Amino acid sequence: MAEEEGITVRKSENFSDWYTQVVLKAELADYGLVQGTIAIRPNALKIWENIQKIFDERIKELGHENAYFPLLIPESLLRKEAEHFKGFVPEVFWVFYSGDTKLGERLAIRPTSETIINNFFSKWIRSWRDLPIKLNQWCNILRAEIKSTKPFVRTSEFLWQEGHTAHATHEEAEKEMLQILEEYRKLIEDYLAIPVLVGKKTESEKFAGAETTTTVEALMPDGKALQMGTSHNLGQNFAKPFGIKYLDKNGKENLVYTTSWGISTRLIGGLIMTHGDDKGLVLPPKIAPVQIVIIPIFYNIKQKQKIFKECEKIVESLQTVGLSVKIDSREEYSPGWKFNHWEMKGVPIRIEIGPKDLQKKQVVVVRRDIGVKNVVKRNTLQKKIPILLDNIQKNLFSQAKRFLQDNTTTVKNYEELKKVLESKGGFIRAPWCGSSHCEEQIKIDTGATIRVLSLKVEKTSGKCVYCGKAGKEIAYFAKAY
RNA sequence: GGGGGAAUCGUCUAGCUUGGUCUAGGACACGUGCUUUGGGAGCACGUAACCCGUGUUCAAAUCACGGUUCCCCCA
Repeated sequence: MAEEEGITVRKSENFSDWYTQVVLKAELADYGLVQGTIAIRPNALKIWENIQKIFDERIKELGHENAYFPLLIPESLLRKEAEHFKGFVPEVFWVFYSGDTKLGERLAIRPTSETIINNFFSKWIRSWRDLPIKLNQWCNILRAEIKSTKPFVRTSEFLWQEGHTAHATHEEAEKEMLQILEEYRKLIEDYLAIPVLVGKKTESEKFAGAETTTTVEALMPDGKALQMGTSHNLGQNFAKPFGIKYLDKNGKENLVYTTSWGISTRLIGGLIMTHGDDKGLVLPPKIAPVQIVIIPIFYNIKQKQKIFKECEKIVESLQTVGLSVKIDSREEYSPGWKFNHWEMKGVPIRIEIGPKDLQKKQVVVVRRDIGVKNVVKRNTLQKKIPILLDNIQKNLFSQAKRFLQDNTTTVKNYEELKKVLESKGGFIRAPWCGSSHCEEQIKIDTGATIRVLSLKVEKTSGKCVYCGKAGKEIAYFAKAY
C-alpha cells in the first residue's frame, strides 16, 4: 500500500491542507522560490489554455482584438490617475536599475495595464471613426502579496487576460462592461460548472479608478467567497488624465469612455476547490484536458496485444466525435495504481478494458464525479460517452448550485448575521442602508464584506442590518479570499 | 494588520528535551534486474537529507540570534 501518494486529508476536515495537497500531488503547481510565486505545471496550464481558447474565441466574435503592451510602466504614467495609483502602489514591484545603472525614473512592473494602454489610446484615437477600440491582452502581472498566499487563488504573479476598450458614449461603455460580465458568467457556469452571483461592487470594494465595478462571485466549500472575474466601467476617469480625445461627426472634441475587465488563473483555484473531493481533483468535462482515460488490463502477452489493439480502436472512435482520450499503457504500474492516479488528476471518465470485456464485446466505464461503474456494450460506446460527459458536467454544476443555494442565508438583523458567519459562513443576504460606514463596521466586527449588490437594485422594506435605518437595497455579505 | 506553529533524503518522518556513539535510522517514492496487472503487487540491490547566515563550544541536526519559506488561527 502506498497511500502516501494519494490525498491524505479529507476535504471536509482540513480544507486548506487538502487544497495544498491536491495542487501539489495532482501536479498542478509547485511553489516558486520567491514568496507568492508558483510554477504552473502542464496539468494546470492545459486547463488555462482551454479557458483561453473558449474565451478568446468568444471575445473575438464580439469584435475584440488581441494586442500586447509593455511590462514596464514608468512611475509618472502610473501616477496619472490618482485613485488608481493610491489603490495599487502598496503592491507594486519597482525596477530601480538596468544593469548597474540606476534609472532616472523607477519603473513599475505592471500590476494591471490601464495606465499604459490608455496612454496608447490617447495616441491612437483621433476621430469618431477610431471608436470603439476593443483590445485584449493575455499576459502575466505582478502584485506583491505579503501574507496569505495560496497557489492560484492568491499569488504575487499570475496569468490573466485584461480587456481594455474605449467608446464614444457612456452608454456604450456600460453596455460593454455588462456584456463581458455576462460572458464571464457563461464561461464560469457553463464550462467550469461553478455557479456565481452576478452583480456590482460597493464604493469601497470597487476597482481603484473605476466608476462602476461589476463582478462574478463564487462560494467555496469552506464558506468563503471567491471573486472570479471583474468588469469595470471606468467612465472618463482615465480618459481625462490621459487626454483620450476624439473629434466627433460635428468636428467637436470629446473625451472617450473606457472599460477594463479581467479573469485570471485564479479560476483554476476555484475549480479545484469547488469540485475536488477526497480522492483529488475533479474536472468538468468541458474544461478537462483529458476527458477519458483508458486502462488496459491483461494477464499475458497474447491478451496484451489484443487489448492494446482494442484500446486504439476505442481512442479512434471517440476522437472522431471530438473527445480527448488517453491510454495509460504503462506496464510498470498495476491497474489499481492507475485508477487512483487518474482519479487524483480529475479525469472525468475512466474506461477499463480487460480479457473478460474483450470476450463480451464490452467495456467498464467509471464516472469520476460519483464513482459509479457501468458495463457498456462496445458498439454503443461512441454514442454513450458524450451523453455521460454531459451528465457529469450537469451534475457538477447542480451540486455546486445546490451548495450555493443552501449557503445563501437571508437574515433580518445583525445578531443573525454574526451567528451565520460564525457557523457555516456563505453568502448572507441582508438589507443595507448604503452607507460605507456600516459596511466598514461590519468588516471590522466580523471580517465579512459586501461581495455583491444586485445589478438592478433589489429594493427592500427591511432595515439596515447594522444601523437599523431604512434599508436601501439588499447586499450579499461574505468572508472572502 | 495581529498571534501561534513548523522547517532533516523526492515525500512523510525518527533523532533535538539532556550537544559527542549520527559514518543521520525508517517507510514510501525513484533507479536496475527478475517476477507481476479487474482498486495503490512482490523480492533483491542501489541512489538520496540536517533551510540559509552568524554566534556559543574541544565538539552543533541538537543551544542562541538574525533571515527565508510554509502552515494554522484571529482581524
